[in-house]
Parts: sequence; C-alpha cells; structure tokens
Amino acid sequence: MAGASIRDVARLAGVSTATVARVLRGTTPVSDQLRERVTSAVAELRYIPNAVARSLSRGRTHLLGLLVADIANPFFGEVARGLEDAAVAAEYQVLVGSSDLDAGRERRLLAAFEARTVDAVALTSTAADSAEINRLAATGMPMVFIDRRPADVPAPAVLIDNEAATHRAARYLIELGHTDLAMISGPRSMATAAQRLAGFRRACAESGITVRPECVREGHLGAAGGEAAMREVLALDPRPTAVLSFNNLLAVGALAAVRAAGVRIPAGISLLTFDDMPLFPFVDPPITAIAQPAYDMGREAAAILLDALSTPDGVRPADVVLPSDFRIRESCAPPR
Amino acid sequence: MAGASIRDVARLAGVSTATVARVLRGTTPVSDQLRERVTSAVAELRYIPNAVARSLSRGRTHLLGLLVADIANPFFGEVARGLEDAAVAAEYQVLVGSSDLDAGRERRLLAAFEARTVDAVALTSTAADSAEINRLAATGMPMVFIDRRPADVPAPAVLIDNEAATHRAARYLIELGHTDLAMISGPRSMATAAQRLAGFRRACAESGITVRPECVREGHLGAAGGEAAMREVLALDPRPTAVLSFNNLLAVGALAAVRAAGVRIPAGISLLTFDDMPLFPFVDPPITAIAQPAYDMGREAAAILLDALSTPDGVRPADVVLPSDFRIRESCAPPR
DNA sequence: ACATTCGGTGTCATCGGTGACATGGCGGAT
DNA sequence: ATCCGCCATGTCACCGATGACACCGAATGT
Repeated sequence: MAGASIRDVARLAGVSTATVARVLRGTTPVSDQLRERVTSAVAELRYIPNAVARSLSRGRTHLLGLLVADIANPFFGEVARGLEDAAVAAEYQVLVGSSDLDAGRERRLLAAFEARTVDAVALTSTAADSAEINRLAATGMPMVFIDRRPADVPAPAVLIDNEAATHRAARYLIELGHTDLAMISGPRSMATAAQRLAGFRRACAESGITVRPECVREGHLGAAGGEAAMREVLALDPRPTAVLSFNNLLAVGALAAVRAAGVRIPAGISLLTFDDMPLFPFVDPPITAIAQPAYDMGREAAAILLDALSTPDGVRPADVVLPSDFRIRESCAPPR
Repeated sequence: MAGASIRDVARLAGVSTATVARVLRGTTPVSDQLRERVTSAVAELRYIPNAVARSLSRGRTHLLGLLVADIANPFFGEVARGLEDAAVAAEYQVLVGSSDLDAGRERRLLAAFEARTVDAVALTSTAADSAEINRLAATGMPMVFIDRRPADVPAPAVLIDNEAATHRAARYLIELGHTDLAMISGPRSMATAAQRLAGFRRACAESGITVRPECVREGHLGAAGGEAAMREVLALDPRPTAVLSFNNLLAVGALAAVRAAGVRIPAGISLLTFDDMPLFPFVDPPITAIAQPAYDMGREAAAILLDALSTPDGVRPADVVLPSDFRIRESCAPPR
C-alpha cells in the first residue's frame, strides 16, 4: 500500500539507488544485465517514482498554474483545455483555480501557486491588484496573461485585438442604420473592457454618433449583472436600438432581461456579443457574436510558458495576437 | 529570487528551524519574544514555506486530483467549480485532467496523480478499464466517482437517480401521446448510459410501447456524435416522433442535425435531453431538459473526499444521490 | 610495460520541512 | 534545600530522489 521507494527497488535488484535512477531516466549507460535486474524489480514492486521527492530534489514541479475567473464559464473551460492539451504533451500537469474576480481569492491562489513552486503560471483573470502579480513575476516565475493583462506587468500576453474587433462589430451595427447604440461593458479596471469600449467609441465617433453616457453600463460580470444592465438599458428613454455585450455570460443575462421585458430581437432591439457559444446558432434568434479562439489561446499560452521553461536565458516573449472571428447571425437588424 | 528557506529565517531570527516551524504552524507554545523575532524575520525575508518540501515530509500534498472527460464541457466545468470551492475552503488545491474518454490518456492521468501522491481523486470519466482504477483504490487512496461509476469498483459515488429521471422524462413524452420514441444514448460500456436506457425502456414497456432497435443509437459522445446519431434517427422510416438525448453535447449536435434537415421542433419531432444549459431557455424552441446539479455534485464529492482524509479510520462512505430537476419547456409536443 | 582514459557503478550530501527526542532552566512541592 | 516535572527550545534523522564525485577495472595509446 505505502508504495515502494527507489531504495526498495535498489535492494531487490541488488544495486544502488543511483543505478536505479539511471535505468529509469535513461541518462547514463548501464550494463544490460543490471538494467534487466532493475526493470524487473521495478515491475515486481510496481514502483512508481515519487514526483514530490523528485520535485524537491530537482527544483522543478512540472506543474503549470492556471488562474481563471471561473472554470465553470465555458470560455475559460476552453482555455483550460487548450492549455492542458499542450501541457500534457510536454508532461506537465495543470493546477487550476478560480478567482471569481475576487482580489483576496486571487491573492491566495497565487500564494498557493508560489508555495507549491509551480513552474509557471497563466492568468486569465485579474482583480486590479497587480502589485502581488509583479512580485511573483519578479521572482523569475515565467508568466503569461490570457485575454487581458494589467497595464504595468512586464509579461507576455495571448489575446485578440479587442479594440479592432469591437470597432468592426460596432461599425456593422452602424452600417445597419443604428445611431443610438449601447454597450454592456465590464468593470472599468479591466484592460479588456477599456479596449473594447474604446473600439466601440471610435466606431461611433467616426460616424458622428454620440454615445450617451447612460448607454454605457459597467456591469458586474456574470449573468445576473448582464440581466440588470440590460434591464436598465431597456428602461432608457429613448431606448437604444442596438446593444453590444462584453462577454458571453453578460449576453445570457441580457437575453433573459429582453425576454422578460417582452421585447423581440432583433425587431425591438439588436444584440451582439463577445464570445461565441455552441448554442448561439440555435437561439431565437441566432446570436451574432465575436468569437475568440479560446482553445488556441490556452494552447498558445502553454507554448509560451513551456518555451520559457526550456530556454531559461529568457528574452521576454512577444505578445501573441490571435484573430477573432465575427460571426454574423440574425440578432441584429436595421432599427425600425 | 530563489526564495528564502526556513533555515534562512531561523538564522536571521537567531533561533532553530524547529522554532520557526512552531511559530508558523502555531502548534506548540513559543515565548512572545522569539515569536516576535521569527515573525519579523519571516516578513523581512518574505518567507513562503515550500509546499513541496512539506508534502514530502508529511506525506500529504493537500492536492485533490480531478479526472473529467473534458474540462471544456460546461457540465464538468460546473463540477470542477463545485469541487474546487469545497477544496479551497479546506486549503486543498485541485489538479485537473481531461481524459477525452480515451483509456490511454485516462491511465496516464491516473498514473500522474499517483506519482504526485495527490491525497484523493474524484473521477467523472471512465473509459471502461477499471483494473487500473481498482489498483489505485487498493493503495488506499480515497476515491469518489461523480455521475457514474464502473460496476466493480468499491468506492462511493455522487450521482442522480438516472433510471428514475429518465423514466420520468420518457413517461412525459408518452403521456404527450408519443408511441415511437428514440434515444440517443452513450457508449454501452458506460454505466450511466445503461441506467438511463433502462429507465427509458421501462417507461416504454409499462405503456406497452415497443422500442425499435434502430431507435437506440449508441452515439460517440460529443456534438459531432450527436449530430450523426440524430441524422440517422431522422432518416428512419417511420421516423420516431420524439428523441431523448443522453447529454448536453449530444443534444447540441442533435439540434444541428434537426436544423440541417429542415425539421421543426417540436412540430416535426420532440426533443428532450439530459443536462441543462443556461441557453436552453432561449433556444428556438426552449429545450426541455433533465438538469443535474453539477455544482453540488462537485461539492459533495469534495466533501466525501475531505471527510475520508480527516477520518482515516475509513468506513466506506455511502453513495450520495442528489435530486435531478426536470425542466419542462417547449421542445416537446404531442405528435401529429 | 606503463600511463591514461573511460564506461559502469556506488557513496553521500542535498533539496526544505517535520517531528521525535534531548536538553536546559525554572517553579513548586515536600 | 532537594527533587520533580514541565515548559521552551535545540538537534537531528528522515521523507524519496538526484547528481556530483569517487572509485574500480578494462581497454587503449605510446
């Protein structure tokens, strides 16, 4: 039950622990005879090397820390999966944690990652507190941001061109004829939110459209926040004719609010959102969305991290900007 | 950069490492003066105890292994989140891995868990190979299954009453007037699939309805499998008037096939599925679903594991059967 | 024939904490 | 005053694997 140790194997094979290690890791040559004795001893004892001991001895855990806002959010699930697939291919495992965008929880998670000496961390969530993150980065821990990065942290990021993507989406609405647009945005402190809002504003400005201040809602993230924000938007007088949502959860909440208000999409109001979901094509009406390549973002992030780990000289890797995909469906139409 | 060790702290505070440990873990009493010196040394050096070393020394990693079929699947995401929330409350972290229902990948994941000496594992996926799992269980590693369990493994499980839930759903369809039902099931080797199919069959049998063999499709899991299975069902002559889907992904695929075939739900065919999704209420038409309490399942699983870890005497915990929720929406109607 | 090299193997300190045990000092009981 | 006991603290072996180093014997070079 207790699991055999390398000493047990060595004893059974009549060799030293060093020889066992050598056979196992195939590093230095070992005579065929001893190799044979060792491998059969390993098999007989069902010996499994203790990764904890190895980690302590080698100073490497082969663990990647992944900090997300909420692993239950399909977007982060995809990211996690992409990261995991790249990680396992390199014999790494993934330690995940959800921060819920709570600064305290985020801090505890990072502290845990540090204490466990994960080899590198990927972050997709960030409660503003970048001091903590900078301290971790300063220890030399390879680090990569996904989807967003606090302004003052000197680490690479994997993201899409949020400004351009939002600009394009907003232009699409404007070309449809909308002149009174609203945006359900994220917390102002979030870099992504600022970028998307900027793209939105630029598109409006370029067409001489004024965005009413009350048409920009900085909702709390999550479906409930989206619902509340949409309720407020619908109550506006005049009511905006098109709404752009900052992410998938917000959109789900917005959808609920629209339904509850008895408003039809796109007849009564047009809706467009960041983050595609597998069911969007089947919603009534199919939802137009800006799809982020979540899986690839996770994979790229892992690639950056693994690369940094294998070449410790350490030039800071460049950001990776992935293409987003604007998927036009039927949730937007010209205003009445 | 390299991180201070307990010896550095001890040296700076002018005490022994044991005293530092005692101050940190608050176990045995330490004089105020020394406590003071130690805490300030800890602060000055920004000392963070090395969890790897502690794990090796104590034989506990405070790590829970979670094996899911696919962390990108929202159902498993919810499970993971529930498990995580319960875990962090007890100062545990979660190591996740996706098996993709691939026996080899599952085996490697379990081997990694074992090598890392996680304190316990939760499994929601199972490629039939239970020998491997039994071997792990035999080492005394606390273990819990979520959603499904291989028949011959003596470990507790957290699940819903699949047979009853499916029976109820099938009855609902029958009471609507359907007499020709189909089921898009999962792989026969999966216990859950067998149970759900049994409930389905019992409901039919009780009403004197014969289920045509070709109406039970054992699809490959995943949206693509669901689409293929549904395409086959739609091609049947006569075409069944109602279909019950084994899980959320299968349903998404089925939805796509129905759309592609130009068939209307529920007018042309009724659809009902296991696993609810946040967007189901907004789909055209809103999808009737059997909701599993995924988050709670994760939490219960963690509770069982943590309990087993804190009371090592080890009575085998009983299964936890959670209620499912049958959410009737509009995707089912009487047959024409 | 002797020095040199090298392949194959063992020894042991080390990674950072932990806890059993040893030690020393002080107060209270007799 | 003496002994006991307890509290506070230090010492050190240990968890399991690793790798630097030492070592031995055989093959090669001159």
